[in-house]
Amino acid sequence: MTTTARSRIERYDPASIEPRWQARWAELELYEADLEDTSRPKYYLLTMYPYPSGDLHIGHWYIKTPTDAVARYRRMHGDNVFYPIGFDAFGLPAEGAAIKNGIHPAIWTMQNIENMRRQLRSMGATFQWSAEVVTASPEFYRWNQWIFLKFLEAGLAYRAKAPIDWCPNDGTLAREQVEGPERRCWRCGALVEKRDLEQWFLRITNYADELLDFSGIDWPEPIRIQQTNWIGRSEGAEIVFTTAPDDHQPGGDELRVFTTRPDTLFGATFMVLAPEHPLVDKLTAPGQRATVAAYLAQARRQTEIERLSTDRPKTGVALGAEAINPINGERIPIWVADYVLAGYGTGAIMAVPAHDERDFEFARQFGLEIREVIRPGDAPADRGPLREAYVSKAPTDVMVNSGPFDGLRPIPDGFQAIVAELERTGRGKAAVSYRIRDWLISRQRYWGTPIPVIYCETDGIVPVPVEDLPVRLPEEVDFHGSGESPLKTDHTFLDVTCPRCGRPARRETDTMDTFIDSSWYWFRYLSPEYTEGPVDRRLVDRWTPVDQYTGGAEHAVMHLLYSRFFTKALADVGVIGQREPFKRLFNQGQILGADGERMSKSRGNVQDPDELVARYGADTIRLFLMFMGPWDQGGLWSPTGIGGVHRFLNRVWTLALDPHGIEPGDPQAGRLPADEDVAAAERSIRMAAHRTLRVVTEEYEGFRFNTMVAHLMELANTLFRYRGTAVAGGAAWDEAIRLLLLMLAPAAPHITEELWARFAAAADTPWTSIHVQTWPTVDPSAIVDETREIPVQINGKVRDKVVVPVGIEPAELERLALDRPRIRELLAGRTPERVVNAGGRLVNIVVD
RNA sequence: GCCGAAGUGGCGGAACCGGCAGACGCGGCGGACUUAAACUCCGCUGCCCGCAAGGGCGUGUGAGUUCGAAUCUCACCUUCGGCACCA
Repeated sequence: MTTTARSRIERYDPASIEPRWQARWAELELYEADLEDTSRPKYYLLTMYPYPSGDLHIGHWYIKTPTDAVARYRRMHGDNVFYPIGFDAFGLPAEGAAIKNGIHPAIWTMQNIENMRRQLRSMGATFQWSAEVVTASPEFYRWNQWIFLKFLEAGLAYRAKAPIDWCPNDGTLAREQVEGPERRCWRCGALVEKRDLEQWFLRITNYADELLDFSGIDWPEPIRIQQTNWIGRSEGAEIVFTTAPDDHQPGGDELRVFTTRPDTLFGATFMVLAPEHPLVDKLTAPGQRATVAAYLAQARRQTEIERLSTDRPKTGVALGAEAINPINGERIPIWVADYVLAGYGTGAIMAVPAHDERDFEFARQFGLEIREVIRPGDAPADRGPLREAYVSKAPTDVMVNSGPFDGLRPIPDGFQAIVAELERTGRGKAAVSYRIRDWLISRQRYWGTPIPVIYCETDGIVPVPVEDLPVRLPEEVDFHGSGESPLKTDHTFLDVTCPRCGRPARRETDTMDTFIDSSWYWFRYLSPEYTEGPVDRRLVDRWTPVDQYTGGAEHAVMHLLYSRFFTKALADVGVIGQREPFKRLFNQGQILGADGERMSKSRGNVQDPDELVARYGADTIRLFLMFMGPWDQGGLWSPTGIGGVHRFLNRVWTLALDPHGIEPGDPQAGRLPADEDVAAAERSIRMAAHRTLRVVTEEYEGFRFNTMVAHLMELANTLFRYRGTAVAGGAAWDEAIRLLLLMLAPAAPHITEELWARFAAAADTPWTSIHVQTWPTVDPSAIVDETREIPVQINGKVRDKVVVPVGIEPAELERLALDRPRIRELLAGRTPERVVNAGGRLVNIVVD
């Protein structure tokens, strides 16, 4: 700041600008939506609420900054924008801190929340703090309990014993929380075991088909595909085999199987039961008892420890019993093997080794018959034994070795014919099976919503009466370091009287999965203090579904699926009227540390935003995060390049406050371009500004923030070339600066507000915030061009360019192109075979 | 193995309804300003050949469609994300 040219203006100093405006905005309640105002279009903008982990880093800014820009952008379009925030405050890390450091989870959590609020404010974010929701507060979680009781009453919540996923550190997990081939816990990474336990479930499977229907919501295709795969709908048939009588049992038991290929029924040469199948014991022949028992024990161990990979050799043992195939009365052996899963279908399969890879491998392993029943149309009649299972489905396939069904096309004709025959004899029917299972929601943890039920010796499971809600977490608790939930030993909590019979009873000590909280929190934002129910139905009907939701794709089959389920279930119990939560979803990418790993304190790869704010100011950070690349892509964190963005804001500052300054380093400074007079220069400036407005508007709409920033930089660069010239400070110049500030305002709210205020002061007009201005409109007359530069190609290579009037006749354009000296020279007298005139955008001359 | 996304300069990336590849920024080189440095400003910067004019090559690889392909089609390679024997 030592040059005379720039010493006239004050330096751009974010530290003196930003806190002042943040305070002013809060004071004016500039960003409070009026939920009762129906005169303007409503716009519910939601960003996934953060977990207050204490690991605050630049990733939080990356997630929230563009959403905040959208909120501001929509407001400038006159929308009534509701943009709330809250905290996903229950969860394990708080409990971990309690066990490790002896700090109460509530204290730890509230401290982190306080720090996070401060940081979110320093971002200049326009959250509506009056709507804030903290899920760990009884005012919120009592409604989790209320909803749970509703679900219980409607049969959507139930308690059952089931083989469940068990993490040695975190206890039970939902199936969605088990990751990878090694089956590790999503939180702590420990190997997950299987256990048979009584647990609480929500009946998400009731909604499997409805959850497959995405019509009416605009979600990214990858998420829809992931959810569809997770739900895993398969159409097939349920077929009833029966056990054959033998020396040790009378037979006649039904063995139901699910198959997607009923057309291969004649190829079933054995059956396989899952180790957990209830008939295993009954069907085991005395001579096999020891072998089977040993196998079951081993299979159990196998599932409890690491299941290394799916390509380990298949194992199994024969039970010494047989089943009868309902289509042809054939007797086939029954085996037990752990490649059949208890939890899918019926836990039993008909094995068709010729047409299923797993059955094929198993048959090979144990020397079982492999009978081909589907033959490709082009296969020779006698081609010897199959070398691998034939699983493809070609239209030319035919059925063989299938009695009366021989010669049929398997799909769909054979499929339907066999199902029809089974239905006629009552031995089977068309059926659908799903991969998705009910949502296991109980956790053996302290820091979560207590499940509001009581166990009574006489009355069994008794719901806590609604008027007794909330069931509060006891505050005085001892985390005695064992890792076990203190609720299990806290008698002030445990000991209750049964609401039905009044006798001593015991309270449920399990708490809810924290994904319950996030499955409906956005409804609560609309009326965080409402006491008549979880939501104010009137506001919910008016304001939801959420118009735009933004958050990470890692929640594809957890939060984003649970939320859809919850919305449908809440509708079915009469709490709300809609069936989809989020109309439009955008998945932003993730910012990773420089080492390519997720940012966390323990890895030491976090970038602290406070540090950057102190150095560059919030506006620079906001802009830089948007400029880094496409928002849905994420990337590795690197501060390289942040200086470029900061320089840009400095240039905006200079342009706005010192239009007549001259840069001593620029030999052309103060002079118009050689080919422009004042009028032409003003036309250039207007054209640049309005063209930028056109494209920047589209980019905000399309969430293409990186190119939006680039285009604003381009405009600033253009204006800089005219700084200090005869047009600087003129009408066209002032208009361009005004447009630049308005376009930049959603992304860099402080500097634009400051400059806007200074303009108002200089013009002696009353101040109104730039953020309540109306988004400008493009002046079509400013962006029409009189001439256009057209590339001229020879055989697809650009060889010359010709400047022509806009709207030139194609024939005239071609004539001009062919007449260019350079083109004539390169053609060297050759006559063009053809001349392509691509809609007046380009000329391509084809020779030879 | 299956499903999904993506491969473009030294780097982040732009263009992708087929039509000037590399916008914008970083980094690098050169220059102006300065006693000097920093800051700021200006210019150049895909690779190769050439003093230059200019030419050749170039969007993961290989084919194809087309007057014309980063963009469309097919096959393959690599990276990242998801799933994990789902009958």
